Amino acid sequence: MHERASAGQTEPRTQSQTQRAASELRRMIVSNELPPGSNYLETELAQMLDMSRTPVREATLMLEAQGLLKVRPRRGVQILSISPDDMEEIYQILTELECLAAERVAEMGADSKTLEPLREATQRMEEALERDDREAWAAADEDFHETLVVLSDNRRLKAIIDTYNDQVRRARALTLYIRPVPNKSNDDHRALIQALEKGDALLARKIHREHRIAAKSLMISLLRKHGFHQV
Amino acid sequence: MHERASAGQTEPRTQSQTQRAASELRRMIVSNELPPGSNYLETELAQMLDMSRTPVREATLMLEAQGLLKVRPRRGVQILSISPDDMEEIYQILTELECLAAERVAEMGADSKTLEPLREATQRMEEALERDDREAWAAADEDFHETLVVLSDNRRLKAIIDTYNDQVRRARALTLYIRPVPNKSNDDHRALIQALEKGDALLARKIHREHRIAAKSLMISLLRKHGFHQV
DNA sequence: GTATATTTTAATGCATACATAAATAAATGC
DNA sequence: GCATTTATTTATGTATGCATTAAAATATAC
Repeated sequence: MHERASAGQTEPRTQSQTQRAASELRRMIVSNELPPGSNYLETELAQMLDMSRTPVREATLMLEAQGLLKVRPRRGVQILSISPDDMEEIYQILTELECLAAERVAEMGADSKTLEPLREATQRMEEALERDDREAWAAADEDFHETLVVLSDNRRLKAIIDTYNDQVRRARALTLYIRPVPNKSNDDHRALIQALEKGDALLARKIHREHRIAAKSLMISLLRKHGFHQV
Repeated sequence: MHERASAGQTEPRTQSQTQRAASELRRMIVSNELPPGSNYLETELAQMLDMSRTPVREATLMLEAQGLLKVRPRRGVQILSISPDDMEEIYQILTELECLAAERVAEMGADSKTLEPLREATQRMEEALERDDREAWAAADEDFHETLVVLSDNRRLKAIIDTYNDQVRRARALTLYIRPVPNKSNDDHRALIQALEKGDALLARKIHREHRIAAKSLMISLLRKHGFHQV
């Protein structure tokens, strides 16, 4: 997830309107409440959020920097949609950066206890699959990937990956129920954990790379097959 | 470089104060005019740029998203400094992403003409080295790396790499004259071009990875050796 | 002299006002 | 009826005002 709030040390205990606007708008965008392609005037958003235009403007500038929307001179802000080509771009980047994370975790010789959250997430994925609960599976899968990146101990890496995950969240939600049962993913995760335990950085990278490339191909072919040209 | 200005299609022909503030501040930060660690009140920056606080505020939020400064509740904005550990984080990311770029260029089977700008930049690097002109060498080197990323045809990849290059630009300028003569870099570039021509993605990745890892090690050891704990 | 409480100062966060210019509508010419 | 010009509307970009509250300064207690 995106937790811009708890980054530093001297946080103002009461979050500013700008922060609230940013997190509310982000939530509404990734949850499809503000659908891709739709347009909003600053005044409209200000009314929706019950604040003045100033913090709304500031928030939209931040979200524009994160690639979620585009501020267009006199036409309001437009919620950006994602095409299969965009997905390709984003998944290339995510693949690469998560592989870096996997490599780093293996290299730093994480002990068995450190890797426990990964095992736990994988366990939840398996249980969710048995119940045929795809939402729970997706949540656990996301936890796994997030934990992997957190363990790699590179704040900037985490920030980039969070940003781009936000951009593809809608598309993932869309394919969740039309994709085949993700048995392979769970196996991949187990294999990765083993490689991490052995400290085999090359193997970890290889396993995760294949895992992510498969996910990318599946996602893009699903979007194409179902005619989702813009999500 | 960072050319946020000419991104889209419907640009307002006269750039806004906010844009001007953002590009001016970015320039002043990467050129060390606003040195790392220094603090400025919104009012001061507004006076420096001869505009009101509003566009300055908006610009600082954008630059904060790009990791160049930190807006601190009542203490003004602080120009962020980079420690060797930060350099490690950033170079890890840049290494990974530039290797992706190299791989992609090789995969897409770029013809000899497409690769010409790379050859041209390498040529300029060599000529600069013979004249012992380090500034020119660095500029050509940067062109090479930028061209590689542009050729990979992934806008988001370009944007991330630009952002993080901005963060390390000061540090690179600082080590330019204390580093050994960069003969090896030129050879690496020639070797990479060959791999790209052959369409050998794995080799391109390998060569560029080693090139970047060497650059990282050199940079960090130079910073440490010369006691630059914060740049 | 140090620590705590109180007062003062001032920087920010936000709302609002307004000029500018884009977009739309109306008017005019043909 | 269509094209071009003019007038009108309106969303934004920017400046400004003000309340809030953190920080600094001062005063008080010990």
